[in-house]
Amino acid sequence: MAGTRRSARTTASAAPKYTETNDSSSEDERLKRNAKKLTRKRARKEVEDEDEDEDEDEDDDDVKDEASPPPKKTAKANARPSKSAPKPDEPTKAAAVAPPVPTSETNRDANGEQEVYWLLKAEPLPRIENGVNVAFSIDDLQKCTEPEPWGGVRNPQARNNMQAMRVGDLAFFYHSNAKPSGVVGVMRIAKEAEVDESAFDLKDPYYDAKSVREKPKWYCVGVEFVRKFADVVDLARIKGFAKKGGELENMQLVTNSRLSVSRVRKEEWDFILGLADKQIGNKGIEENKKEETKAAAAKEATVENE
DNA sequence: GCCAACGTTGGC
DNA sequence: GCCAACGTTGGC
Repeated sequence: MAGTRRSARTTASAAPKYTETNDSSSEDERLKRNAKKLTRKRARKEVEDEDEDEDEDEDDDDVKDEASPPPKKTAKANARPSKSAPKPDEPTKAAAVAPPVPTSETNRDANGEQEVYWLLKAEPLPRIENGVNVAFSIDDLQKCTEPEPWGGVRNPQARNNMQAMRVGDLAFFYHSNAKPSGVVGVMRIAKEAEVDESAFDLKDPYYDAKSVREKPKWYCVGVEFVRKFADVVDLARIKGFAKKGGELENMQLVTNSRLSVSRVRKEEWDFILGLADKQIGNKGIEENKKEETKAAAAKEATVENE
């Protein structure tokens, strides 16, 4: 299926979508905004993203044609996310996806880091954007029979991250605006960045009026389902480990929470997988802890009996 | 529905 | 090139 919208919204700051001059801003609105403004003004916590360097800046020098080798039809910006959607228009074109390339061969990291992981956000709950439901969950992804284009991303940093992805890279699937929001599973990059056709589609929720075919601005990778966690590793838990000194302190999900496509360091990746796997078959860490406590007590009792 | 956060725009 | 205004994301 194609054209499913990702939480492109996270990125929409760059999307001019409705650039229609709303001069409608009334005086009150204005005042209100100004008030808000003052608040905002307070220190911008500078997010020192070491990642930034790697993301080739906006200059789309490379963006040119490089990333658009096969003028793919994947991004048929028309199909809707509809989880219940009948089926891809295309006949089950061998779900076979290019086999993962060993990360050892994807030496694109300047700093020599080879294991690169990602996190991509999408909204599982129905939300109408420009008349279209943009919901897309990990369950939807699981139903896909071919690489799903992660279209709709309209933020340069997020796009750069996608362009840095290589086939075989693993990524967390994150549910945003959900109950609860959090990491819900794992997917794999099955197709490297190609032009995001949805940017040219007038009917698309993430149509970008400024995007010109001759010089595409937006790209998307193709992803495939790997696994779904037994329980969501929810944001609250993640944040619990994101305090000073915490294991997830510097996770981009936390430091730049609005970014829809972010990097995940190996330590962070492993840590979150750890959280997820501890939850399997349980209702969460709390339950897990109870079990552990119980087990410990039982063991102790056994020992005493000896 | 509120509002903190933050990227972009545009005036200067 | 700075910075205030603005619009949007997304948690809560």
